Amino acid sequence: MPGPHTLVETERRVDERLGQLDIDFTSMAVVSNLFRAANAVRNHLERTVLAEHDLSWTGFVVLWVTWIWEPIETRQIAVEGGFSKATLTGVLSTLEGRGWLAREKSQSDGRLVLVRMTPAGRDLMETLFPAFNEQERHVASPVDPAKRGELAEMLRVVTVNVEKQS
Amino acid sequence: MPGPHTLVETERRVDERLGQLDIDFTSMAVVSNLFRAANAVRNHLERTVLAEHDLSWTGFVVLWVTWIWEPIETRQIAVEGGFSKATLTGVLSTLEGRGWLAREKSQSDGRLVLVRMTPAGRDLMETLFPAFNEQERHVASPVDPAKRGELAEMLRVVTVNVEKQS
DNA sequence: GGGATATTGTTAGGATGCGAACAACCTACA
DNA sequence: TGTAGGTTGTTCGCATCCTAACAATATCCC
Repeated sequence: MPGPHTLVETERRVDERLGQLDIDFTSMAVVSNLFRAANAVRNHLERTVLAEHDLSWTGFVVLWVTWIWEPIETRQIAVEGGFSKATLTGVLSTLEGRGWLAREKSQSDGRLVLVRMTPAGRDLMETLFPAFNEQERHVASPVDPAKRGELAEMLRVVTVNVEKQS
Repeated sequence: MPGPHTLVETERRVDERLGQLDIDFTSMAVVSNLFRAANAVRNHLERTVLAEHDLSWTGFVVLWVTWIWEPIETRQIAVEGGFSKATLTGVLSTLEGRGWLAREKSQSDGRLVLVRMTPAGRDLMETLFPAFNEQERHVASPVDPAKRGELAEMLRVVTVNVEKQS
């Protein structure tokens, strides 16, 4: 872990405690830095663009997915956004209450609920998403432009691999 | 966002909605994949190694930091682990209740609390951490071994850059 | 047709994490 | 010395997100 201590010092201390066992410090750094980055980026985005509109990270994702793919079934929003359907129910109600999107029962399957943006929701996204993307640009900015695609791809294969067996 | 749809199709739809504005899709993919990866990895680690010991991710981090740096001040644990001191108070009480570590008032500064591992805590970490690291290895495994250090470094600079101005 | 099984969105309950307020303690400075 | 202001850990209230249970609906298969 980075933090106030150096990686070298951390490795030395792990070795002191585990002696013979061989530890993969590079993988350890990947996992640890992955979490630090995700938390830091989430906090940053929530405090910059999202807080102005009183939106949580999840709320924004729901808006974004709906904006791009409307009309969309709620179960698809959950998959696309990566959260549970129970979480989605609450967030959807909040966003619907604010007049940014609307639920609608499916004609062909009575169990399904379709979601559409309202005009107010589209207005919001037309200013919010460019501002959000500007912050995404800022987040990725310290990485060599030629390596950013590679970074995204490495994160993708990590996700796919980990989700494979569960 | 990857999900069921292709990146190309997503880009086309964003363009449909924003026309002239130029969006940085690579940065968008970096941020989006960062969150998907962090969530997937966290779930994986919690379900494999951590669930057996009824440990949350945060609980494990606290144990790990303490194990490596004991005796350590609680404020340092919070910084090192990347969570708030309020969160730490509760987690520390849980771990102390299970007999894995112990609080101790600082002699030199009455406000500070020092934390040490108990022998039972050390026993736990001597088996838990190698198992955890094996899963970290699995997480990083789909990335070219020669590129893993680069991945960790990119995540680190992203974190540092984003935390800089807050 | 019609009952067993599966799927969907919602609800209820619990776990987790944060910011704000607070009491105890330390430090600086007049 | 003593008082104002900063720091630390804890408590409290709140938001978020998950799993499990449930009712409504659809599908399968005899």
